[in-house]
Amino acid sequence: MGRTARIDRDGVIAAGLALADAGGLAAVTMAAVAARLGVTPMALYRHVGDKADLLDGMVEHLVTEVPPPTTGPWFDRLARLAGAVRESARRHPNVFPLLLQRPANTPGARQVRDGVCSALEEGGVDPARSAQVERLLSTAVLGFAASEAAGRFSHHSPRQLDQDFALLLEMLLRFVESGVTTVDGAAPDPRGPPGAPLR
Amino acid sequence: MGRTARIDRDGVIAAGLALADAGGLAAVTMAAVAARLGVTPMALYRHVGDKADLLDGMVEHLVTEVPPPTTGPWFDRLARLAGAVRESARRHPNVFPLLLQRPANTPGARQVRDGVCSALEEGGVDPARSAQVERLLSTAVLGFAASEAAGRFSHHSPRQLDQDFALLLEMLLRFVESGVTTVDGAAPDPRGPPGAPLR
DNA sequence: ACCTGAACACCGTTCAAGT
DNA sequence: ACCTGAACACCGTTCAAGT
Repeated sequence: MGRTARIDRDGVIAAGLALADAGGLAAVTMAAVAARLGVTPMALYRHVGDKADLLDGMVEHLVTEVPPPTTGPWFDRLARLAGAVRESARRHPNVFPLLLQRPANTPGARQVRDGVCSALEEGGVDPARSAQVERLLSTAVLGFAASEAAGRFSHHSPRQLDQDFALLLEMLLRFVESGVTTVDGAAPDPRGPPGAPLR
Repeated sequence: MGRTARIDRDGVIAAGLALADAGGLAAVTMAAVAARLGVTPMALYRHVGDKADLLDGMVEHLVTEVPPPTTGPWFDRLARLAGAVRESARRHPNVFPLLLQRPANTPGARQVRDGVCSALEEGGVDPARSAQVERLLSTAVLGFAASEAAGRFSHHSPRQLDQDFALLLEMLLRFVESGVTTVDGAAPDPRGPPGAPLR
């Protein structure tokens, strides 16, 4: 008879995210999510499959929250993207670490990856190797953001972590510009960045 | 009256590790750990505090399983340590990702960190900045190993991941040798590694 | 000192039932 | 089509009791 649904998948995921942000992953209970939506726990199963599916949806939400920049110089785009990733980790410190534990071939992840790859190729990276470089760079950035969010560096000052992040970006820039991954003999400007220094 | 204990903390942690390796973190149940030791669940609480403490112990076990090398050229030591970290991740793929989610100031973590720092200083890194460089390098290596262990790159071949890891090490080496973090004017051999190329 | 048995509040998930 | 109520097997943890 087409009763109008009172909740939908996005709402369930948003409720789970809000609970995780406020009280950690342990607070994400089918019962708690349902209560937040004013519904019984079993009502969730029509929209979410099971709890693992709910967590997957929450992680994917994080990924799609970080759209890759499309304007500006190639490394500027990468630096802004990395910064946005870091901010997402700060917004959702309890969920973010799950990002490193799931296959990196979801739709949202692919979109980010493509943005990184085209920036890298603009920076002179051999298109045949840009995917490999992308894995390296994104793993380093995700690893840092996850560590920071989860409190692995909680005994360091925010200012120190900002410096660490800047140094990380500098390492990545130098690596790309070193020409290790460019096509033979086509390494553009293998010494030093063309723009202003990072720090 | 000093009854001789039938189990101890190390045994509980080892049992938890074995269960996690075989069936994932979800298989690490107080009941399952106890059953594996031939004891009731409540017997564990004398040795382990609670379940979070058990997981902490399991993670710390992983760290102490990777002793930093003390012989050989500085970068060779770092490369072997990174390889050992990667192997630890492969041995305990379900527990390893937790390593990035816990404060990096446990005894075992400190020992590894000190080994990395002295290698870096031998490589010319300013002692005042070696701790910062260590955070960057270890985060990149842990992030890669955790990603690989958790299956984030499961759609890539083992051979591809070996190449990724080699490229990661090359990036780290180039960064240290670039002289960004050496004391002013004391950058030793800022161009190219002294030994054979990595790949 | 070390382990057990019984009990508690909670968890994810199922199934059949309601509208 | 969407939600509910009752039920099930399991979870971590407590407390008092046993030896």
